[in-house]
Parts: sequence; structure tokens; C-alpha cells
Amino acid sequence: MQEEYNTRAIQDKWLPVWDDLKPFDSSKKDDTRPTKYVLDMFPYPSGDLHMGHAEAYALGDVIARYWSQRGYNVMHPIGWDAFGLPAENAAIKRGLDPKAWTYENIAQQKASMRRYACSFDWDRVLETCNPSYYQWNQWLFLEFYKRGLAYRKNSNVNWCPSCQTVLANEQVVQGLCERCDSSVTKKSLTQWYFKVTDYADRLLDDLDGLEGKWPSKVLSMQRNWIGRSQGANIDFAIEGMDKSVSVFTTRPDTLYGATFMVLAADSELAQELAASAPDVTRAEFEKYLDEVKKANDIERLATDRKKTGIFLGHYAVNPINDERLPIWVSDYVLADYGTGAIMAVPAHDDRDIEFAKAMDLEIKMVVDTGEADPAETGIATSGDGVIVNSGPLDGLNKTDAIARAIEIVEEKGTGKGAKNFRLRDWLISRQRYWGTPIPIIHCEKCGEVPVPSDQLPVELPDSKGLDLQPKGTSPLGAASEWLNVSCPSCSGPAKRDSDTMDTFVDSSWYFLRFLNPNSDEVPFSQEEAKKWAPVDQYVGGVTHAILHLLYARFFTKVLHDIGMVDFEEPFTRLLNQGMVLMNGSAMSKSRGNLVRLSDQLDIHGVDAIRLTMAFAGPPEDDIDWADVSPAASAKFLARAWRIAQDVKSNPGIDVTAGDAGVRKSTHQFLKGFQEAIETHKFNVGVAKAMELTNHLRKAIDQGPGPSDPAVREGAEELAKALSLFAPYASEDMWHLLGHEASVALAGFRDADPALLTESTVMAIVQVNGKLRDKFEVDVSITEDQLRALAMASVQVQKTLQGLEISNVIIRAPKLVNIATK
RNA sequence: GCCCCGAUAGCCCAAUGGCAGAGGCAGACGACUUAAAAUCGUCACAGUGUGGGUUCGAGUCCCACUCGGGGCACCA
Repeated sequence: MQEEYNTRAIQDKWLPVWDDLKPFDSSKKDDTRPTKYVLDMFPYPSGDLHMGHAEAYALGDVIARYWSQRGYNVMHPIGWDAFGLPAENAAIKRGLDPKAWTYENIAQQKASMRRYACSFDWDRVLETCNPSYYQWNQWLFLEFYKRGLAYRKNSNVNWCPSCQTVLANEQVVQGLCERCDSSVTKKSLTQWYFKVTDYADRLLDDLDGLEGKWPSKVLSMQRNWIGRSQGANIDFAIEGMDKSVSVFTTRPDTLYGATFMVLAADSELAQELAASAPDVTRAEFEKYLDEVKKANDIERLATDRKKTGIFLGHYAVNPINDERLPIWVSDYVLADYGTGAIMAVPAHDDRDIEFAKAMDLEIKMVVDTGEADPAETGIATSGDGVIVNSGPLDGLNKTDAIARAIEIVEEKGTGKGAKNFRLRDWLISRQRYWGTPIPIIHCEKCGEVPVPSDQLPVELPDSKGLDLQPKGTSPLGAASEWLNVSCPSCSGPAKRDSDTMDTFVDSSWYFLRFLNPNSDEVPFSQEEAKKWAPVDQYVGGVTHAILHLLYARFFTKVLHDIGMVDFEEPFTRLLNQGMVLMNGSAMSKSRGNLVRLSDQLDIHGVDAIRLTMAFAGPPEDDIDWADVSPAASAKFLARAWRIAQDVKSNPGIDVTAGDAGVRKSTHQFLKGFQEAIETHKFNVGVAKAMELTNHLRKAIDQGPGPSDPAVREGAEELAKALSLFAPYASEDMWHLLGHEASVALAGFRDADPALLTESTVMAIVQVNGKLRDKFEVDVSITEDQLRALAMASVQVQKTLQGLEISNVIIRAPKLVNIATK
């Protein structure tokens, strides 16, 4: 009896079957298959899954299911990045408990993932807000602390006045808080840091090894972010003081062209020099500093901003030629980059010449680039050239002059070659409730005391009775029972550190926790790590190109140095899927273009949505939901499903007796499909499945008919291939074809090479690259035979009339190109 | 300002330097039907953003530009 393809019915039919079968269990003891670790970036539980999740998990699932079909034991776990501000803000807004809110969302997302038929191993699950997870954040923090990689310092930090918390450099985007878009200000606070800068060189250099495996975009973003500059640190003695101005410069070759010094207005040295300046100068300085502090980043970054500054009345001495250089302060020099001071070479630096012009300072050319003298034109020349007016450096090119200048200052003991990074240490403490408590106790007598490991975890106290409103200090400071403890060292009165960790700490190592998510003995098993890690394929959004990926790379390198893992990069391959847009822009409630995933699933079914995500285009491109047709995906699945229903032969029939043409289609498909999936051209893979479906339809209706064994072979391979995109439809097809569940474990076969070779091929004849004739020839045709055939062609003869042949290119058996003079 | 990515049919997208079209959407026509939907089938539509170059041959490689998207940016 012919039945209709019924999306809902087959979803309801197969879900419970899979629950029993657990096709994606990766923990079987006797499993001898080779391993693959495929990981999707774990979600933040801020509501139900949305279209973006649907895309990411559809694509990650294609990869996981593909390797599973290829005979690998695939670990494909999932968890929740469950700490963070949204839970806390929701709690404040609606008077809920952050924990209850979070776990409700997790339950909802988990149910949606199950319905979405993600091939997750449900025995490997974690939530970062669970003490069994975050105890290891604390344990790792203390390991870092032991090694000097976690430390506290006072500094001018990024402060979000709206979130009432500090932010890491990476969380400030264009001067705004990445979470709430408030203008970020500076505040002097004592905070905890991880010493990422110790790893700056390795984090940069090791990106080379990821070339071709990570998107080049991400590699370049990380390189930009780390921002290494080569140059020198040079000391300029301050006249009349036992002090010097130390500067970092990438252009020591222009040392003779320095005509003044500039200090960051908010640097300590500027304060000191102002203190010893005349009263008038000091007052001017204080006024200027006030203005600088008031200016926010947006104003400060404006490129057409006029140069301002104050002369401090002091002079520094150029170590290379003993010239006197006036010392200025200005806001165009940043306190927290390099040494917070520069030597200004206005002739060869755009910013310095602007300042020199504004303050009427000397401009001295020391590099002849062939352009006009900057002192005349007021335009700095920053290109390469010949060094002039520079004593021992005269006549050298830039590279040699840099090397020579460094030698000279090193000989004099007033400087040395150096490199500098844009990257800063990672500020990890947050003045909020919903995060991992920092496992440090502050004792009046003993100072900072680590919580002994047998006292971990330091559990978060219940939120009940705590005021979670942002107020600039941690809500935990008010949990007095929790806060007040006796010092582990001297037993005297002491207080816990009341800050919590940045949630990026949680996600920096979670991929290792999946190896043994429930262990209370170790953060992760080193034996399991040897078996599975690093992650073979990581899938997630490009939004994490800098933050999360940099931090995870940093953690991995530290864990390597501690001896806990034997690799230095966490994610061997990375796929960044694009975003799902609607009518050209990101979906949002306020824009009114929100497409609800649950609605789409109700209307079109899970399979159609997953297939649409894979078919829309290259995975890294954005999908505009207005451009795609889930209804068409559903239609195709019905068409494929009917193929399986129409097959009349029995399972296990000898397919070699089948129609040769149909077999050829199937095996060409096998080859093309696997190539497409392995190169992540999922859209092409789907197109090939559609092509096979069209061939099989024709074979059934107008060819050898539904009983031909080759039709069965094609239908079975089609079902297996579709299992990557459409788990429900393909499982039902498999069932219609007389097989037991699950099609997901049926296993792909390789194409039979014998069926791929053609005996004849279409040869084309070009004249000057333009097609003139084509004919079918035997694949074994010789060049001479092909030439003769081409020359004999009437079309070719006609074209060649009156022309003289200069060259004949022959690529037997497919092509002849006749070039004329 | 510096760096990266992209531009192929009305639309989304394919195409190891070798016939511009694999697949889909939308469209036209036909078969089936009393009719419609569904289904099955057939067909049409671009010379690859612009201008140069390399090559026997360029959508593909190189150079310049235009447009779109993204990253970094008073970083010394």
C-alpha cells in the first residue's frame, strides 16, 4: 500500500527507538574503532534554541555523523556555558533564582536538541555552573596561581557603568561594552589577572601551524589582536633628575630625528615630572589630565582629533647624540601601551608631525625617501629610504640602520632590542554573583592564602537574601556567613575573595572536561586525553574568533607546560558557520524580523530545517532565511522517501546484477558526495543527493524499473547519505528498504572504481580556445588519432579557412585546441 | 589609514586553468485529474562587477579599480 510521507509521524516513531539504541554512545569499553572528536561550541542557556543554534548544530551534526558512517568512534558531546550575566539580569528583573532560571533553560534546550536529533552523546554532558564542574576552575586557578600565572594588581581597568563590573580588554568593542553597548570608562581597581602575555609569542607563532585548518580570517584576527611589534626600548636621561624616560620604538633608525618626547598624560612619570614643575605648569597639567580622563574612547579615537598637550618644562637627553629634547604630555600617547612614552620623530611619523605643527616644534628629516622634506611640506614620510643627518647611520637602509642603532644603544647601555605586544594580561575577576568564586582567602596577617585543595569547591552561597543589583562590588561581599572564614594558614579571622571569575575561564577548558564529565578525582583524565584530544573538528560562530579561541589556546599551552596534556593547540580544525539573517539583517525582536525555530520545526519538520541549513550555501556564508525554502527541502525529502517506498527487490539482493547505468550513477554519487562532505561543501553534497534521487526516479519510472537491484543499491546509499542531514526521513527510508535501525550506523561504502571508469568520453575541439566541434571517442584514443579526427571535422575546417595553424594542443582524450597565427 | 574575504541566470548557489550549469527557488508548458492540489515530465533565461595582463585556452592565475562584508587602528 502506498503511504504518504508524514513528517510528524516519523519523528514520533523514531525518537524513542534511538533513545533505546543510543547510536552515538562513545564510551563502549570494547570499541575498537579509531576515534574522532567533533565538538560544537556549547550554548549559553538564555532561552530556547534559536535559528543560529539550528544552523550550527545541523552542520556540526553532518560532520559527526559523517565520521560515524565512515567507521569512526565519534565523540560528539554537548554542555552548557551556564554562568554569566544574562541569568543574573533575568533574576534581578523578575526576582528569580539565577540557578533555577538557568536549569529551566537547560532543560528546554536539551529537549529541543533531542527533537532536533543532534547526534550528541547524552552520557557526556556538563553545565559550567555545576560545582562538580567549577571546582576544577578553582583547582586550575590555584595551579595557575602557584606558577605566577594568576596574580592581583592595581591598574586602570575597563569599567562598564551599566553592568557595574570590570571588563577584559577583549570585551570592549569600539569603546563600548560588548554586552550592553554602554560607553566604557576607566577605573583604578585591584583585580585578578591571568598572565596571557607570557604566552604571547607562542600564541602568535603557533597560528602558523593552523594555516589551512582554521579560517584565514580567524588567524588574521588573532594575529592582529596579539599585535607583536619589533623594535627597541631606549632610555632618555632626564636633565637634572636621577630618572629617565624609557620609550619603545619600532624605528630606532630614526633616533637622530627625535626632536621631543611625549608622555601619556595619565602615566605615573607625567605625574612625577609635573610635581616638580613650576606651579603654573602643574596647574595646566592637572587641568589637562582632567579633560583627558573625561574623554571617552569614542572621542579619543576620532582620527581628525586635534593634537593637544602640555610642555612639562623638563628636558631629556638623546642617548645617541646628547641633544636636548623637551618633554611633553599628550593624550595621543597611551599609558598602557609600550612604556607609556614615546620619542617623537615628526619627520617620519604622521602623529608626531601633527603634534609638532600644533606646538611649533622642530621637524628634522633623517630618512631620505625621495619625497620632499617633511620640514617644508608638513607631511611625514614613513617609507623606506636612505638614512641621512644621522652620523654613523648615514647611508644605511632602514633594516640595517635599525640593527646598527640597536647595537649602538646597547653598547652605551641605554637601550636594547625589544618587542612589544598589543595583547594585555587577561583580567578575570568580576563583581557579580553568578560565576565561579575565586578560591583565595584574604587574611590580615598572611595576605592572600589559596583555599586548600581539600576544601574545594568553594561553592556559591544561595542567592536568597543577597542583593544582586549591580553596585560596583560583588554581591558575595554581603554573604557574611560565607564570606567570613578562618585563615587556612594561621586560623585567624579572614575573608574570602568575593569576586567571581569571568565566564570565559569556564569555556577555556570545557572540551577536556567532556572526557570524563563526572569525575571528582581529576579535571580530566590524561589517559582519555591521549585517546581523544585534541578536538579534531571544532564548529562554531566567528563571534568567538578572538576571545574564546585565544583563551582556550592559552589554557591549552599552560596545561601542556604543567604536563597535563601532550599537545599545544586545542582545536585541530575549525569551521566557522555563518549567521542566519532575515532580509539582510541579524534577527532580533526589536527589528521585528525574528524567525522562531520552534515555529519552523512545527511547520516544515526537523529534517527539512536541517537540510535547508546544509543546502543554503557554503557553511561559512551567512544564510538569509528569506532566500531559502524549507518547503522545497521538505518536498525533496518526500521525493527521496518515495524512492525507498517504490523499491521492489529484497534486501541483500546481488546488486552486481543490476542495471549498469544506474549503478554508475550511484557510484559516481558515492565518490562525489564523500569528497563534498570532507571538504565541508555540504550544499554540494546535498545537490549530489538530489541528482541521485532524480536518476533513481527516472530509473523506476522510465528505466529498468523498481525491481532492478541497482535501484535498491542506489536507494540504500541515498538513505545513508541523507542520514547526515535528515535523520528521521532516512531512518524511515532504511526501514522501508527492509533494514533494522539505525541507518546512522549502516556505514558508508567506497565507490567501486570499476564503475567510475568510462569507456568513451566526449572530446571537444577548440579553435583559439573557442568550441567548434565535439564528438564521442574511446578513452584510449591516441593523440595522433584525436588530431586526425579534429582536423577532419567539417566545423573545424570551416573555421580554419584562410587561417594558418601555429600550434595544436592535444589533451587526449578530452580536448584539442588549434591555435592560429 | 592598514589587512582579510566576496561579486557567476530574476533569486540562492555549482564549476582539478579546458564545452559557463551540478542542484534548488521563482517562471512557462505538458501528462495525470471532472477540477484543483500533490505527483511526474519538458523548457527558457547569464558569458561570470570594470579595465588591463599571463596563457594555445581565464569565472578560475597576476595587476589596478568599483561595489559589498569583516577585522585592526593616535599601538609608537
